[in-house]
Amino acid sequence: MPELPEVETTRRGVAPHLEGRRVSAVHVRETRLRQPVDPALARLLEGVTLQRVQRRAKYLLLDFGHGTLIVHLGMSGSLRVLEPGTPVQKHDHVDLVFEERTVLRLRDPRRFGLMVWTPDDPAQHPLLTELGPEPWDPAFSADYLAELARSRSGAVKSFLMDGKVVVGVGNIYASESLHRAGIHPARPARRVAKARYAALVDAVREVLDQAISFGGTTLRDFTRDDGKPGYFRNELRVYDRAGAQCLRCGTGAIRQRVIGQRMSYFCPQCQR
DNA sequence: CAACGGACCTGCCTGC
DNA sequence: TGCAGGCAGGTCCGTT
Repeated sequence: MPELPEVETTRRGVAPHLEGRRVSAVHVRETRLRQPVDPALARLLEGVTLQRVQRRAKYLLLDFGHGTLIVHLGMSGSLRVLEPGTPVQKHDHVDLVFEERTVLRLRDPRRFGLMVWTPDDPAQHPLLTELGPEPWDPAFSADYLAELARSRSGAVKSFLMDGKVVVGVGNIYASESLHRAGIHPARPARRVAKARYAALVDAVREVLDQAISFGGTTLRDFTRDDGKPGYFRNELRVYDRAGAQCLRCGTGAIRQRVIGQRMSYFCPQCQR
């Protein structure tokens, strides 16, 4: 489900309900996520006030002052803000109850997500230390990409989706960004000229900004914290549009092809 | 190092 | 209607 825009949408949705509120109870129903959930999470959190909800890459960071709860939504995870007493459904793995009146509920059918505690600076946690810059970080630049790409013979789409290169660009937004920049997704990263990397940097930021402003993309089951879908799906220009006319050049038909084990969408006319 | 295949899970859709 | 097969928005690990 979530790439960066969906995670950021979730963050903005839940933060106002939770920041400055004290945890009154924690319910862990299922510990078997990508990394085990600490069954004794309650001991760490009960009575403690959540200071801030932040985001790094696709991780949500719940800062409790004496430590941070690191949350990842994997492919199918979601966080919802609910009233206490809302019936628990299948795959509702963890509840954080705030002041007996707000429930933050983690649901994750495929269990590729995680929820782990760290008492230290989360930036130093092994999950986060290898991550590349945020897309809006000035360090994410044409110079940076061109330099890194010198040793990369693989497809530029896989390069762009590599979290060590830049964070937050998943399968949907990689296709969308490359389309806007006019770069063929299968082109070897080292064969992309610096000027075209400049266009790609702009395209990535533009696509992510727009997607966030639309509340993310709902393909099948992504819902925001309030249960509403994200509306960026209507703005997608290539993803899941195989056979349709290209909205950029008007002449090509969108094609689909597996690149780096992931389905990819592009216009063979205007992406080279 | 980088590239690649596979693994981890469940649900949903398609086609027979 | 039932069932097998394929596919899904993400990472991580082992091998080459």
